[in-house]
Amino acid sequence: MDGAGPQERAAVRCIAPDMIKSELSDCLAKIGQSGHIRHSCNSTLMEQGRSYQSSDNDPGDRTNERLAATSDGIIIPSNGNENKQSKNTNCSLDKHNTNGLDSKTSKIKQIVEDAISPDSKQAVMRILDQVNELSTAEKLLLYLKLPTGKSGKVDPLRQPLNPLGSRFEIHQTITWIRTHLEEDPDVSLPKQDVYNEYIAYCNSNAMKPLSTADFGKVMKQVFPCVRPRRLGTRGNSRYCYAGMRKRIKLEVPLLPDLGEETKRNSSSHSEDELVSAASCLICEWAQKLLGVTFKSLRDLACHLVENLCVDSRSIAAFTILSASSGSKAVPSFTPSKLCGGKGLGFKTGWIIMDFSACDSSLFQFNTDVTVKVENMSP
Amino acid sequence: MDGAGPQERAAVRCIAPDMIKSELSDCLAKIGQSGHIRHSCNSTLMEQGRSYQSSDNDPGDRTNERLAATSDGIIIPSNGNENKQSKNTNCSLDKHNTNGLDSKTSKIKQIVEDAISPDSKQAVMRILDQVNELSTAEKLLLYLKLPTGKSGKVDPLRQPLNPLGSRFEIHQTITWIRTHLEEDPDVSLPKQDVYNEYIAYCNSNAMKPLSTADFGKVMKQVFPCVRPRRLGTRGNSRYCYAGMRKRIKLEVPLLPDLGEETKRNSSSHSEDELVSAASCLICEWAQKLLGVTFKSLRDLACHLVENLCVDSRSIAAFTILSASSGSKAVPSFTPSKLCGGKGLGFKTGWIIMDFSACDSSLFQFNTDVTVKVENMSP
DNA sequence: CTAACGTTGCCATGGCAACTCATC
DNA sequence: GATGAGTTGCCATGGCAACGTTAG
Repeated sequence: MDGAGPQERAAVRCIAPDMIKSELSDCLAKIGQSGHIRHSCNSTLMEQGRSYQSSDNDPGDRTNERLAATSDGIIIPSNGNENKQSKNTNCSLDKHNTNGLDSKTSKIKQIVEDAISPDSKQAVMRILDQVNELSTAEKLLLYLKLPTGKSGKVDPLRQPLNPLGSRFEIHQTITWIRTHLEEDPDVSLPKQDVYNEYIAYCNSNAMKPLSTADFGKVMKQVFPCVRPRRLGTRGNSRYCYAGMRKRIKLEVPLLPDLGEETKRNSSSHSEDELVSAASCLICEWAQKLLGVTFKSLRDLACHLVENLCVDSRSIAAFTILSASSGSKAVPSFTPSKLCGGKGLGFKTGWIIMDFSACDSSLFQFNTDVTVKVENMSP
Repeated sequence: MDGAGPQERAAVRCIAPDMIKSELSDCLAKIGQSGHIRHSCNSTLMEQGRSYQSSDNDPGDRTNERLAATSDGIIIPSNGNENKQSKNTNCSLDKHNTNGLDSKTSKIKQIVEDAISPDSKQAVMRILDQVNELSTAEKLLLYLKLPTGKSGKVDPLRQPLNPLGSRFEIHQTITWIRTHLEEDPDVSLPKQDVYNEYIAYCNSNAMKPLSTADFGKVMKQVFPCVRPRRLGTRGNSRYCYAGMRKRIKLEVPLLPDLGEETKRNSSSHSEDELVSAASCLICEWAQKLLGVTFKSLRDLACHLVENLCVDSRSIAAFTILSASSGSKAVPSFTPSKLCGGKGLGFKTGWIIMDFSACDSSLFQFNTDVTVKVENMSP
């Protein structure tokens, strides 16, 4: 456990339930009932792991109060109790759900019980007895230490069916995400900008775009480690994918020469033309923002470095500066090295990649200005 | 466990974490460190129970996929590992959180370990060893059966400090909620209407109202069992407090005679006058909606019962019908008995109490029409 | 049996306030 | 130490789609 990475640490927060989910799907797969109770399984147990996927660190303090509403003792209702519901209780849980959950949980329990040998069951009961004799603190320690996560026996290659279905758009979207984005712990992408990019791509390719909700789900599926964050000054927060950047290294043959003037000959949409258009737009935007005229994207990049709008000590900065009188090959810098950028009011070093000045999915070509520090101060 | 109510069933869904939360706060209180790590405790463990408080039944299917990102083996990282973080990992967990969680969990574990006797620790380790030898299915069964919830030793009267602070408005709001609302498993109140009521009350009492967010938190605190729901026809959903109704039984002396015509003499705002106004408004609204003229609220109630707009077999219906030629005492019916009402486009029997026709907090007096079936079909 | 529809889960965004960290 | 600002948690609401029930 010494080499535990972030994944392992994250697991600490989801003590038993993760184990349960893992074991459950594994177990059910073995039992061959997964089809039968697939939904039950998910709806009953999945949610226990959800909170730490999308929102973290709840500083609330109602812990005790809420617990006062839950039961003491063993959690599994005794047999035969599953489908009854006493309606005149204090606690107004929706009967729909109560009932559903009840029977679902019972189903699961039943399946598990049926699936394991009497010996196993006895082993479990022995442990349970011991657990019940533990003191409060002992139980706490035990629970904190209970193994969790996948148990090693779970085949890591076995993937569940795509929960979003297998519509063609989903597949396309996954592809788009995979080809246009990649993880980078030090950069954040505003969700809206990513989605706008995606929409633009869909439009130009006659694809039916997914809704923001479904796009978000696919994002989460493709990059499960990317967490949502809200960045920006007070009152100007933007929802971001934290730890995510635009994929910048495409095949060399596709990289255009960005140094020359943009030329507009409105014929068909060649790569070059699109790049030129994007370049033009970016320059326009930058001129408006910075009050300086730029002939090319490289000009802009130089300006950014020279004026400390970006970290001037980064590899990229070095590349730009050293290339400013040399070849026009696109520098292969890594935006992640730009973390901790100072100046322009950015104090904590987050670099937010911003697509807003670009109406297409071209940024991956413009490597030298893809990463810019967006001044979000009002 | 045979008498398990909804609470118990709900607990099934939060297997170990609830236990942990409970034990933790208890344990920490004993250890006297709760002040020191109060926040840590909450942020680390509270969230595990959150998902089932506010949203249920996740039908998602990413269980396995997400689990693939978690660790196998024991969940507690070995000592001395707590504050290191390898930044160049694949998984881009935010270092802030990773680090924070890590040290928080470690702190908790440390405190617990320090607090219990070596004997206890041995007992725990013995069980852990046994658990580790269990098979997948056995572990699943064990985890499903692990005791949870408060452990009986937890003093149910010991409440945590109010997480929302102790501002005066909070206190006022709690009082308002307690005096104006009560639980009722069969009725739902639209959140917006409740909040509007609250705002109206604040305005008329020169109180500074809480924001919707804080009001919602207080609601959750006062009625932890009331779940959020979305009711209404497709595309017309309204967020509701499920299992909640307006408190209708106030002291008898306050109950006015609702049978007579409403009289408007715009003097100061006496109870009677306000009631009359409300009564008037309701009749107006009902007339518009139903196309029938009503002389009084009781007329309306009769109409509702006779036209099967509400369950005509309920106690309230009986009360109304039997009283329609008798005394004018306010019937003390219980709206919860009105569940399952049919007609008026309402198919599944939810009764949504609606404040929208009333601009003040008067409904609690108009017991015989407080509950009306709102036709939400477009 | 099919279609329609209510319900719910997840994702999105926004506001407020608390927390934390940095700066003065 | 006080102040200011970024970040985050929780609540709110809205949209979409899947699920399950009900009505036809």
